[in-house]
Amino acid sequence: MTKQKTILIVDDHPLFREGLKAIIGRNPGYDVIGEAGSGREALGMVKKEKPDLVLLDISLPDQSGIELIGDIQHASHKTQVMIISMHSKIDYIVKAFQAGARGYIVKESATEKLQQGISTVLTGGYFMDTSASQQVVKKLAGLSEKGSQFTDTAYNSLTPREQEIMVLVTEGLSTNEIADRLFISPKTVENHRASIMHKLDLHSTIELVRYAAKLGIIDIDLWKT
Amino acid sequence: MTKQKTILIVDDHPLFREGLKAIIGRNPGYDVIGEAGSGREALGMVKKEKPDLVLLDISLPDQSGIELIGDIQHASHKTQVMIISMHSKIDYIVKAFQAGARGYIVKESATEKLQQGISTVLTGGYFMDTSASQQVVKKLAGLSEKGSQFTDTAYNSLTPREQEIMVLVTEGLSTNEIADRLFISPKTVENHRASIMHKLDLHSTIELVRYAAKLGIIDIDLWKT
DNA sequence: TGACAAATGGGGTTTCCCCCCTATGGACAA
DNA sequence: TTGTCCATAGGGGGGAAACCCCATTTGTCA
Repeated sequence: MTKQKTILIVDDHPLFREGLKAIIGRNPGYDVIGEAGSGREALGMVKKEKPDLVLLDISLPDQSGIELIGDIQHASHKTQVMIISMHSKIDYIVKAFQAGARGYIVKESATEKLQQGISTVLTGGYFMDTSASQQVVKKLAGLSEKGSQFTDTAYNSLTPREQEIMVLVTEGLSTNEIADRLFISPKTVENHRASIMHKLDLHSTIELVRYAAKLGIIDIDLWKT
Repeated sequence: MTKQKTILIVDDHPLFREGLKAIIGRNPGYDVIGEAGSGREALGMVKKEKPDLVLLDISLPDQSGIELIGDIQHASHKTQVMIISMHSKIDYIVKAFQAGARGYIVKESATEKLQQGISTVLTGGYFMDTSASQQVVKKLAGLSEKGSQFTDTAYNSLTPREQEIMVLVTEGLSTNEIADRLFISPKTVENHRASIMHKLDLHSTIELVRYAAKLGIIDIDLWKT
């Protein structure tokens, strides 16, 4: 027989904890081994019980649930954390996942979503409920909305060849390297470069790189490796 | 009576288009007003028909569906785009949303998911199916793993003054501008600069900017405004 | 055909970046 | 007191980048 998965509930509202416990209790595979109403209390229980999963509210009386995530994982490496929050604000969501949470669910969610989320996280996956994913997608989409306004102005006045060379420049290639790669004279590259600078009203390589990053022409996240 | 929503299907596999059409046809609120098998064909139909929604495959024979998104929205502002892809790779997903897509769904998804996605996008929302959101969350979770390793690097071997100057350099200031701002000789700035380069084993301004971005010394998101 | 844009190539000049080197005064520690 | 680190400042050289000018070819479009 497979061992039951142990779950710890952390929320400062006793009634809400009861509700969660009732829902989770319907599934025989899960065992709620404890409850906590504060961060300190929660951390103590994690150290003692080392549960498989912690259902964690963001707003606790003594500290933020976000900060608690790191402490929990430090105290018990195998423990996964799913945030249960009233807020579906993008900042909370992103911070929660960055802090190490594996799931994010808002309190208004349907009970099936909760079951689904718990199951997903306990089997090693990531989970986000509908409301949260809406926010995240909006965020992803919005990242370039600001940039695309610019894209429609100066950058589009560049010729295809100029755009091509601009990408190579911002990737860190020197004039000679670009010339070699494109089988053209370094002088030609220089001329394109000058034309780019003039059209975009830029005056140094750094400004060019920043401009490119701003427009998303180069993917900065690729640098973070 | 509410007007039917018009939908254009773009995919290079006729059989798959038929399947989509059949599924969509079950909903009387939707009207598939055309199909296209290539990017150019699709763009022409968008210009003529100005559909409410385009279901767009990423891999087309003549160009990438990602690129096509911008062209479509340029040709018809009211048209929304939902990507239907074989790939659930994070890069595609992020790029699709950044390019202006409002939905992302993988071809393996259940038909209800497709219906749900179409409805969500047509009513002004964003949609991501389960497989896609898994990838996105993983991405979000991973972002800070790399960001948090800023402490014990070569950067800390820089003196306070060098760090100060490095920030100004990566902000796009020239040697002379930095000298003016700090009331020191340009030559001194140049020396600090050289010392920075040497300690970090970098050899050009572009590398310096990338290094700074990687460590989070400069906040790239601020550029995107 | 004639006008124009784009891509190609070049000459020349100036500024800035990158890399050596030395040197002085101050702070701080062994 | 004697190092050592740091910030300051400079000399000089090599090279790339930035900013001028120019011409030629190849398209496209009116």
